[in-house]
Amino acid sequence: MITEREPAPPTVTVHDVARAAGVSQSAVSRAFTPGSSLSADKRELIIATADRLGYRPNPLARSLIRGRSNIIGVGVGNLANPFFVQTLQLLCDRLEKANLRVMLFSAASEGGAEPSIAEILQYRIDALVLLSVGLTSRLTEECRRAKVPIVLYNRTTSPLAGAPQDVSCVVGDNRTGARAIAAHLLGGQHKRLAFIAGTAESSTNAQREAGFTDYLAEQGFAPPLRESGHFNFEDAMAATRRLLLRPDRPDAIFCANDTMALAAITVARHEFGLDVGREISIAGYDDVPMAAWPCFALTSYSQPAAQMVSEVVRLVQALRTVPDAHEALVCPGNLVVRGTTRPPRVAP
Amino acid sequence: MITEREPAPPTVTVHDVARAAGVSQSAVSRAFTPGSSLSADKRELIIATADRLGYRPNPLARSLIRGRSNIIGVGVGNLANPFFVQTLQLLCDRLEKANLRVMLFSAASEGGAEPSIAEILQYRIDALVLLSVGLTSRLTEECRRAKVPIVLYNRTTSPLAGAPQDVSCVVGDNRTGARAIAAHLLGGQHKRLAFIAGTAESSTNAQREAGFTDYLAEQGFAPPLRESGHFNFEDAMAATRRLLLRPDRPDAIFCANDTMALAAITVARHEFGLDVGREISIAGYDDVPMAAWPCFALTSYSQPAAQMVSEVVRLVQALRTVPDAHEALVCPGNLVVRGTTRPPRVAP
DNA sequence: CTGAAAGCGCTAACAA
DNA sequence: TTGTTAGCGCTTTCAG
Repeated sequence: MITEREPAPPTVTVHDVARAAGVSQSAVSRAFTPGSSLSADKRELIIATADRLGYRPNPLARSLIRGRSNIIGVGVGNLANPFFVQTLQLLCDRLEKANLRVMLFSAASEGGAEPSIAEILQYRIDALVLLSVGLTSRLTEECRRAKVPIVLYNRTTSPLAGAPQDVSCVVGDNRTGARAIAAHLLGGQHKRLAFIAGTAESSTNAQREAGFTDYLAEQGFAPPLRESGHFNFEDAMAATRRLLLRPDRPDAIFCANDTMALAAITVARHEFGLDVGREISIAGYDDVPMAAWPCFALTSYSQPAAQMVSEVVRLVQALRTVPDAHEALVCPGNLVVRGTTRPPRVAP
Repeated sequence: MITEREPAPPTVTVHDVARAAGVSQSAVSRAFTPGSSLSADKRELIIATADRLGYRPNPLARSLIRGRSNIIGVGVGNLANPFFVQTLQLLCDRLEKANLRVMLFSAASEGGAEPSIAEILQYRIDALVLLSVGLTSRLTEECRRAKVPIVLYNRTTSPLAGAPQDVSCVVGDNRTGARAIAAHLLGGQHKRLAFIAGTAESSTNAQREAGFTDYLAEQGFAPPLRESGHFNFEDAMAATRRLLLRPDRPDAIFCANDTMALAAITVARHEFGLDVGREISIAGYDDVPMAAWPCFALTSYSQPAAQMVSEVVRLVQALRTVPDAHEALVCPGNLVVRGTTRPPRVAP
């Protein structure tokens, strides 16, 4: 005898399954609730019946009563940076595997997430993950009231990342990375260094800048020249032009992310005719896929996106049961040397 | 007297507002339901009270009863192509503005969306938008049963896009675009043309290939050489190598998207030392932001992402009220000539 | 272990 | 125009 899908009503409910299996609705509910007590054979019967009828628990009803939805809110800022695209894709996959849904919203401008975030919170989301988005106090406050834990990705609350407060964060080791870049550039015998910064409010930028500048100071170098590229291609092109037009043109530029470094390469090469890697060194941060393309061969500091995403998912899961188990995680990366920076002079 | 937010209970419901405003719960509900009949002053009073109490309707409860959630399911395939990233960001913004939520899921491999899609459908989503994802018959069937309309982006159901069936689609004018590219390449006096294809099942690839090949045939040219790049960078690099190693090396390559064209440029230039734009012409499709970068200056056919997304949103809205108002929309683009293709010989 | 019953927060007839 | 009433589909005490 073949068990076929029966011609079910448009929407199958616990009732239908209960009747068909000759049990109570509660039994059906319990069959779909992992921890609940139900005899094995009954559970089996119910699952089979449900299956035959094409029943699936309605997550809306479930969320309504449980006060929790299995949905994770994910806010993205600017997806122009491939690093965040990669992260988003990883995050999406991993959350799906953890049986969590993703509710996506854009928060293009810093703090511009405000209007829709309140709406998202109403869905009783389990957590809010912010990619490349800053935190406003109003947002923090709203989340606190709604008891929705926040996980920042690639950002910290305060630039100086003190003890975990009531938001979590997962970041790369920006200071160490920037110091590694600085050391590498100094190894190439560069004398006039420059830094192209991201946005001012970004903790990530602050840390990368501090790491870079501090290392130079420790080695007895003057502070680098500084221009702002706001983490985007166009502004970084303009910033590079300003740097390269100076009488004291820098001989090495560290950009706070790869997108800006690619812009710097483009300008140096195509507008100033410079041989990047010989006449000038350029380094970025993130190690996006494009950095490895032969036409760029950008020296960069790689961020372990996969690992960082794993930590985010782990945190999200943990926060689901213990809402205040906040952590501040720092994931180490590694320097990837390619052709855009002059190799270190080997000691004789 | 200042109206302050009162120390509200953790979750404010219609009841609380009703009591505070001295009206019934239904009145409160109506105040938040646009079309319902309620006296203006009562509505005003209720809104004010709700506001003071910090009340917001619970979308979960609302969706449960209405059988519709204001959520749009969005499935993304491979985000390696910036065209889809751009689209996703636009889509996200526009849907937010239309007061619709986005539930994101990944469908990395063709037809790999299957497991989680059933789960998403349970949320009684208003529509399913598929970016760069093919449609399997099982998926179609499941959506039909759940009465969830499907909108395909940049894909059609059957490669030959007959009359609209029970899925909608919004696509670029691939045939025309590919013909324009072909005409442009022939104008540059190229004789041995090649095509680097995307994936076989993609209607987009089929249309671009057909447009290209047909035009060549019409002009009395032999069919182009053909290699598969599967729409991705690495495979396209390999495909380009195979083409350029042939004794009858092509003098012009049309790639089914920009990502592959960038790969082709990279290989031609860095592995074969070719002067792209003089010794060989390369053209892509989509006109992603990178195509305009000076280091590439890729000739491409621009797809109007913003307009296509607007159409998607319009369709989604229409389908919300009339679930079978399906359409098949074709948005025209335009040729963008840059440096990677030899300019047409001007008639003397 | 199991069923009955009471809601989660809201909407939508149905009367008034 | 308004309030009353009955659920949407599910979970979860509370008895048994």
